[in-house]
Amino acid sequence: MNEVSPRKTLPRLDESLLTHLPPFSRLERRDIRTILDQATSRRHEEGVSIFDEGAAADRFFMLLDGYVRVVRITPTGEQVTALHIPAGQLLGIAKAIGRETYPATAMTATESIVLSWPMRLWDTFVSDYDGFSTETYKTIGNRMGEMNNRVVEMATQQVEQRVANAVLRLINQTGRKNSDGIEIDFPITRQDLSELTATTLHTVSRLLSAWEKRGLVQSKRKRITVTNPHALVEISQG
Amino acid sequence: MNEVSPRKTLPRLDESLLTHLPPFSRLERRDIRTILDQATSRRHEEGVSIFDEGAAADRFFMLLDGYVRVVRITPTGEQVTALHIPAGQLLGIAKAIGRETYPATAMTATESIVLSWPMRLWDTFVSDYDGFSTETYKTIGNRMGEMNNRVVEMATQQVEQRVANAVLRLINQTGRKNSDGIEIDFPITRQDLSELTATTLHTVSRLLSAWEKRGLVQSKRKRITVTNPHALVEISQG
DNA sequence: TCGCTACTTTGTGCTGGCTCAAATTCAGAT
DNA sequence: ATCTGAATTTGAGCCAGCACAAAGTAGCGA
Repeated sequence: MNEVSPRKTLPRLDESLLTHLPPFSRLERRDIRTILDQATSRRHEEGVSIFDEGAAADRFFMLLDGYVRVVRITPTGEQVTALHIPAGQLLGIAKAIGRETYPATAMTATESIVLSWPMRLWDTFVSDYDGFSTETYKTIGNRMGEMNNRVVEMATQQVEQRVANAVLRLINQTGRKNSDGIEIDFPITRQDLSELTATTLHTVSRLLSAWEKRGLVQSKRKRITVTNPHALVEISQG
Repeated sequence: MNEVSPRKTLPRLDESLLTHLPPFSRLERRDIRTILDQATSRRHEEGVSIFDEGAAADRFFMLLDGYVRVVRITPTGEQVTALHIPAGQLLGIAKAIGRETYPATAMTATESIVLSWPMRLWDTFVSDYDGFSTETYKTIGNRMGEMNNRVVEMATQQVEQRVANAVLRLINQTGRKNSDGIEIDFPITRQDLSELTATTLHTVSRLLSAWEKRGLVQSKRKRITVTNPHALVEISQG
């Protein structure tokens, strides 16, 4: 699919990679050039970790292509997925929230292309580049809001509503139109969905089967297409 | 208890109110004076809201004394408590995360004294006062971490563990030593605890009764004292 | 002192979603 | 074509914690 090799700085990344992304959109071509020249580009295949919870936060990242799942792992080995991050967003921005270590693990949900910079450049980015800091904090605000919503959901909703909400959120954030409806744009298993909604893969499987019978979704292995979003919204609200 | 009247700017707030608080600790006396002169001081009695979810974020706050509960209310009227904030912390800092409205409601858990400033001063504080922004973002980082932990807890732990965790967190953040052990420093009902742990007041009541029989806690109405924190830690880990 | 209200305790029955178990299907590798 | 491991489906039984119900108790105001 792609011959870019891991751990290699690509020769002359093109400015257009960053110009349309919010944290950089207010910058001059010249600044973007400087930023790119300081960046390391790397391709990660599906299902590997970009950084690990608790590790020293020595780099920060921009996801150029692909999807990343932010997960936490409990002492007993269970995984809980906190967020999904689509291409175009920063991640691993521990410094922005005053941390020296990464608060969670970032795993690729698909093959992904990631730029990264040493964390010592963080303060430079914040002070030198107009709009960088503002946009970064908006991102953080959105992620806080999302986590907040999940707490409320888990505290008040039934499993079926939570799973419906999770699927809706995923098609909002990463949905891709196809002939039958809107598809979640990366491979996602029943297990993944259960880690996102605090339930078991068995229950998720039963729910998806039931929804498929009622014509709300279609699903193949690792793929989910929502054919009737409206009905799913109704389920998500009880 | 206190004759300070609501809605009134106190004459000459003393600098010592702020000097030891992290966001202001690196500042000169002169800066603190300026900051205080711009502040409005207000006393709120127990159980009232300081600001409401969704309202325009026109002021930000410093809790000088008391405790505040940050709650969200679902469409069906259930409350979910997201955080408890002890004296000495900023709150309502929507601007810091790029929001124009407050993301949740802040209710006083005790009588409280709060300073506030118009949000238009936010950018001034960030740019003019050394350490203000850093400390603010640490606070945000801590709150994110706490919310994250709650998501993981709710996803993986049994009710008894969650309630134990919540009680432990409360005594860590707001605990006060007394003759029998460590007491949660503000009035908290079974209902409040259930909103914090996504369960019912009935279940919380049963758990506390059981723990009291085993000598781990003592509780009167609205008051909880932990007499054996270690045993509670063991419960919280399953 | 009395009464009202808010808070707390305790009992009983029920059920949503979990655990345990096993069969089936699919995709990629050889 | 066949094999293998991962993903999915489906069944059956069970139980933690909820809903419902009712009684008890502490604090506060008049």
